[in-house]
Amino acid sequence: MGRKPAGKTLKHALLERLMHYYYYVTEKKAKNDGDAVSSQEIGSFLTMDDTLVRKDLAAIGVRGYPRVGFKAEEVKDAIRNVLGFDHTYKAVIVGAGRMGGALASYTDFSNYGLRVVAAFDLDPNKHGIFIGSTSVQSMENLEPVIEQHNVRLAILTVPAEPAQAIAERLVKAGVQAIWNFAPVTLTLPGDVVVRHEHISVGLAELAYHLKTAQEERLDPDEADASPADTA
Amino acid sequence: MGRKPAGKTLKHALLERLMHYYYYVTEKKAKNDGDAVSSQEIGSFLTMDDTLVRKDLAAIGVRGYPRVGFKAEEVKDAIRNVLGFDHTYKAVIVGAGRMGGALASYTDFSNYGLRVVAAFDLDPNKHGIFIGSTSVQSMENLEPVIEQHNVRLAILTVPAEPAQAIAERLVKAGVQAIWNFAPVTLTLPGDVVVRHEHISVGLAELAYHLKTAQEERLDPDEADASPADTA
DNA sequence: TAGATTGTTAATCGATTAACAATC
DNA sequence: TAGATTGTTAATCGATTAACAATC
Repeated sequence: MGRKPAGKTLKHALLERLMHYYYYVTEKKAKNDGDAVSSQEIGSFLTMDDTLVRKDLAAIGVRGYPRVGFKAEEVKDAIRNVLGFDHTYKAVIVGAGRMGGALASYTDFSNYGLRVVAAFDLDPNKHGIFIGSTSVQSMENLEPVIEQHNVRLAILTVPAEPAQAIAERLVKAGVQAIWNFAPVTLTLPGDVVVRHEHISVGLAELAYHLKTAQEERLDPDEADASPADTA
Repeated sequence: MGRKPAGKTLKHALLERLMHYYYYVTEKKAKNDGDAVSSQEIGSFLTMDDTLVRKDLAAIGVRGYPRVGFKAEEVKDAIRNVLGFDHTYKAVIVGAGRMGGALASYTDFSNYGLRVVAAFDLDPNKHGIFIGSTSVQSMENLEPVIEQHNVRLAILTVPAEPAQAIAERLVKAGVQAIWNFAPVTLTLPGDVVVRHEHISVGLAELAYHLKTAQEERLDPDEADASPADTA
C-alpha cells in the first residue's frame, strides 16, 4: 500500500473548507467589498465556527491582524500556494462522452492549473471530433502520449465496465493520479491518488433529505423512530 | 434557519459510505459472486475497518448472520429503502450547457429515482433543443412548470453569476432541494436542502496530492516541514 | 462441536468548540 | 486607551477502533 506520508498531508475536509474560503474571498474581491475578512464573517457565511476558520488559516500559514481580520489577498495567495493552483498539471481525458466533453470544456479548470493535453475514446466514431480544444484520439496512442508529455493526471469518464482495466493501463503508463467519474470503485496501488467523483452520491443524499423532510411533515412525532421499516 | 430535525437524520459521511457499500454489493451481484458479504470483505475492499461497516449496516436496520455475513440482497434493499431510490423525484434542470446536458443524459440517475421533467435556459437560442429526452424551455415557464408538476428538486447548471438569483426564484416557486453545480456558494433559507457539487474541489485535491508527492520525492526529509513557504 | 462472524460495549482518537489571553 | 479580533490552550464532543461475548 506504499508508505504513509509523515503526517504532513492535509486532510480531505480541510482541503474542502479551504476551497470554500477561496470561493468566498474571490467573490468578495470581485465585488470590491473591502480587502479584509474576519474569521467571523467567513464562518457565518459558511455556517461554521469562526475558531475553525482561524485554525485552518493558521494551518496554511496565514496570519491575521488583530482588530482587522485577514487580508483577502493573503488568504487567496496562501490557498493558491498550498493547493498548487500555480503549478500546471497536464492531464489526459479518457472517455469522450458528454461528461468528458463537459469537463474538457470547463475553462474554469485552467484557473486551478489544469491543462488537458489529449483526449481518447474507445469508439472509433469519436476519433477526430473535438471536445474542448483537443481532438479525440485512438486509445492506441494512450501510452505514447502519456510518456511523451509526461502526464501524471488522468480524468476518467468512461462507462463502468471498462473503467478498472483502463485505470490499470493508465497507471502502468505512468499516471499518478486519477480523477474518476465512472460509477465504480477503482482498486489501484496505494501510491496512486484516486478521487472518486461518484456523482450519484450527491443525488442520493438530496433524495434522502427530501424523503426525510416529507416524512417529518407527515408524522412530525415519529421523527425519532428507527430509520428502518417497523414491519 | 429552521428547526433542526430531532437527531434522526443520517450524516453525510454515513450516506456516502452507504453508497459505496451499494456499489460494492451491486457489482458483486452482477458478477454472480455468491449472495453473502462479510463486513471484513467490504471493509478491506474500501480500506476501512470492518467494525464500522457492521455499525453502519446496523444503523439502517440490516442484520447479519453469524458465520455467514450479510445477505447481499438485504443490504441492497435496505440501502435503496433508506436512501429512497424507489421514490420518484421529479426534477427540473436549469442551465442547458454541457454539464446540464451531461446530467440530463445520465440514464443511470433513473436507478436512483430521478425523473427530469423539464429543462430551462436563459439563452433563447437554446430553446427547443433537446438535452436528454426533454426540450429546453424559456425561463418564463419556470414557475408554472414547477407548480404544475409539483417539482421539489432542481439541478442548477448555470454559470456563477446568475446562480444565486435563480436559486432564489426556484425556492420561491416551491423547490425544496437544489443540486448546485455552479461554482458559487448559495445562501438560502435553512429548510432548503442544498448540495454544492463544487467539481473543482476534486481537482484541487488531486493537484494538492500530486504536488505533495512530488515534493516528497524531491526532498524526502522535509516531509515534516511547515506547508507554508519558508521564505 | 469448533470456528467464523456478527453485535455491542468500552477505549481511543481526532476534530470541533469554548474560553481567554495577546495584540494592535 | 478601549475594544475588536486574532491565536492558542483546554474542554467537549463525536466518530472510529479495539475487545470480546453472543450466535449459529
